[in-house]
Amino acid sequence: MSPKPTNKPTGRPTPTGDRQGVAEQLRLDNQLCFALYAASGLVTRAYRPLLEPLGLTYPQYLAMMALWEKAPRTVSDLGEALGLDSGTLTPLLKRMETAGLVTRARDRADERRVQVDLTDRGRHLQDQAAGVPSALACALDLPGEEIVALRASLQDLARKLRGTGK
Amino acid sequence: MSPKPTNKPTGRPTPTGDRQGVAEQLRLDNQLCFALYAASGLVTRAYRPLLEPLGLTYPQYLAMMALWEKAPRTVSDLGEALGLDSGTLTPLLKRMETAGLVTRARDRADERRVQVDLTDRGRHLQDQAAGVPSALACALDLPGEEIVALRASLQDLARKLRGTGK
DNA sequence: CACAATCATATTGCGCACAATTTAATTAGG
DNA sequence: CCTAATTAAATTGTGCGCAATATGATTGTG
Repeated sequence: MSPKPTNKPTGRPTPTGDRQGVAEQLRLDNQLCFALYAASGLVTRAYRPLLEPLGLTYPQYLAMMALWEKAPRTVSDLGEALGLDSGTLTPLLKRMETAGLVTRARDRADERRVQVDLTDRGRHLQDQAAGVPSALACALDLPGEEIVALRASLQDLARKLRGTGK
Repeated sequence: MSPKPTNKPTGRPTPTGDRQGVAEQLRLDNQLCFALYAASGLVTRAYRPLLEPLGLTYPQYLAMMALWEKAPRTVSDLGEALGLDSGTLTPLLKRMETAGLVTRARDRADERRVQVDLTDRGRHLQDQAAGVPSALACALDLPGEEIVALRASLQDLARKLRGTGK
């Protein structure tokens, strides 16, 4: 009765002629994508002060985690783990090499590849980063179960999108 | 019991001596932050082909949604809605002005402010964007309830982070 | 073997994103 | 009033992120 459109996705199946419905569907606060974009940016911002003492940016921190899990590994292997291409990784890794955290060397067996490995300093940084996840979990102020559930939902979403995208 | 550390933030209060636990805590797949980062990037990528016909990048699309909701509005008002500062918005809005979607004009009443308004073309674009949210919802391949729940969780997270950050 | 196709990385160019600074306008205090 | 503090945008410099392209190595085929 009231003209208030409540954008429930279970409502009418996309009433394309409905101007009000379209406006409601395009509201920022109704977008999953914007909630994702905003939350991701805020979390990155929350990490910044924690990573500054380590001399890492947030993407560099992710790359270090990938390397702490497995090193040496090639640029493309790293790229697959992080969802990034060489256009992003090459300069990022060069900066980390300059910072003395990693080495980059052509693979003797296949000169097309570049093996990225940790330096002692890079390995050592893991100890200094040990407190970062819990410090952030604290800043999030969410019960552990909710964090686990949210992470699982996001990984589920990512898995579905990776399927269609590639 | 079993030595399997499950990185619940409710576990031991950061067992700093536990090397295995630290390595496990720093695994990429155990990070909420990385799940968020990866999902956000994948969703942005999923939007790209939908927005290309409109001549919009993803952040520009978000800005347009903010303007379809309310225009004219100042740069900082827009920035607050999107979580962006003038350093990001000024060049973005200039590009959208060049594209003929918005106008930017100093506020007569307070010459410090710049009022951003939609052009006819910018308003018209809303009709062409009408199908975008449902097209993406389809690509996500998630039940509507899950989308709503995930969005709510993310907005909750964002609200908590905004509190500490500002 | 030659040579086309493929593959891994690097490079270039553009558009965010943000910290730090600058510029100009408004407001507040004396 | 007149100056100091505050505010709003713009500017500058750095680091992602990605599309498009280039470079060089490897693989596949005749």
